[in-house]
Amino acid sequence: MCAARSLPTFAATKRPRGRPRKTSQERNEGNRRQDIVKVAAKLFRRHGFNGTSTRDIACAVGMHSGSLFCHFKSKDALLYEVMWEGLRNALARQMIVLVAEHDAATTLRQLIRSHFDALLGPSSDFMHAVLYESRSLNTRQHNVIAKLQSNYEATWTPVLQELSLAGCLQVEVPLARRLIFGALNGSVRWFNPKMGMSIDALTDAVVDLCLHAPPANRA
Amino acid sequence: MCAARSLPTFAATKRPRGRPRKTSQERNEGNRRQDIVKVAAKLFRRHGFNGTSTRDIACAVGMHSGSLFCHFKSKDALLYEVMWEGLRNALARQMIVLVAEHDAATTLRQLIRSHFDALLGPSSDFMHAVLYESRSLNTRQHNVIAKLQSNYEATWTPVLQELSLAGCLQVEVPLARRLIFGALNGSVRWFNPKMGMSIDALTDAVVDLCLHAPPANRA
DNA sequence: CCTACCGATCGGTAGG
DNA sequence: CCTACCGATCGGTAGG
Repeated sequence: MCAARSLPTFAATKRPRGRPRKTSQERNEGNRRQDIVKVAAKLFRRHGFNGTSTRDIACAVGMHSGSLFCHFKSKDALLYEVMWEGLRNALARQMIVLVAEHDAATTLRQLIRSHFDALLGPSSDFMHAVLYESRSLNTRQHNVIAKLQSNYEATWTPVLQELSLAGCLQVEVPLARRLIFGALNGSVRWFNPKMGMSIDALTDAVVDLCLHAPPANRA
Repeated sequence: MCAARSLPTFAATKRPRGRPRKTSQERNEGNRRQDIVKVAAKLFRRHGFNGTSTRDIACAVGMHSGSLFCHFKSKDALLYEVMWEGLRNALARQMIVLVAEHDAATTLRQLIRSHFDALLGPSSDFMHAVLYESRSLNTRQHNVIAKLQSNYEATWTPVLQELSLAGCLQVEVPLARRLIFGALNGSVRWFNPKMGMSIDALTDAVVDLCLHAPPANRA
């Protein structure tokens, strides 16, 4: 899959001052690890974890095949790191929403928006792994990831509960939560920024689709 | 993954009359092919297409590794057949709903119910492949499957359109359709018959979540 | 981080 | 449908 390396390997020298010219081939920094994780996430998304070889990943960051294992002790340790990065990002965004302490309807809207940001923004490839590759983790890794994800989703429950009591949600909360997450998560499979649809418009759509006007607001 | 074959291979003899004793090891019928497709669907679901070897499949139906290729010319031809079987089933169910010609709300309800039946019933493993393994098809196979799936989903549009005009759907139809399919398709990942939830209750939930009462019905 | 290599397993085939 | 096998590729390692 990876046929040619575009650049020969230079010994790492002190970089010249002005004009960093940050190409993906440079290797003088400790963020090399992050490069690998990011590239791996992209390849895992395109070809699946089992459809991506460690050689593919190494090649895409300009290394030779065995060198990956200087940074990660195994292929699934790399997957674990990809998923952890995705969840860390999503959890961080969620936390920002929660500390604001708005009313339930506003909070839900912002949780949805925040989730779309995680799914469709720069961390999209990482979230794709979170959604579709947990099968390839070993038991210990899987437990950690599952717990994080479970906590992430559990946060929505009291918010939905409040809306349910207000009469804005017509379905029992645990089921509504699953259905809503299904609708949201499905967007990684069809959303394309080039569609010209904003994440704000998407968020509005979900709110309009799922949330009913409270009885008091009727005629 | 497959360590032992439980039974030796018997030459195919005429089966005795009474008591068919239809074990999966018997090989006197032309439905052997269907056995393979069904077993492959199950394994593809559990381990993914790339995580399942042709040896795993052969072993699970009691064959030796090379013998699979007497029935399928390649591994992805087998995947194609799995997916085709899933879509054929779903399209057949959908057709039954459409010929009944009910009002839009009833039709949508039955389309949802029919889709859940395809996703969560006996063809569940096949539909899982349809949803998650199309990446592993070659271009020609992919085109056929994508077209079938596209037709299947397009059928929902006029029904949703009618409900939108009646004021029961608060989101533009193409987007609503994607979100609803997301909510529905997500169920393959969490639904378990042992939860004690019926497909009817699930269907009701989706309708209650997404469909609003028409303005005429309000107080 | 590279070179050179390991044993295991992969999809698939020839010949019966 | 089995036996026996092919070349290719896999994740990972030793030694520098």
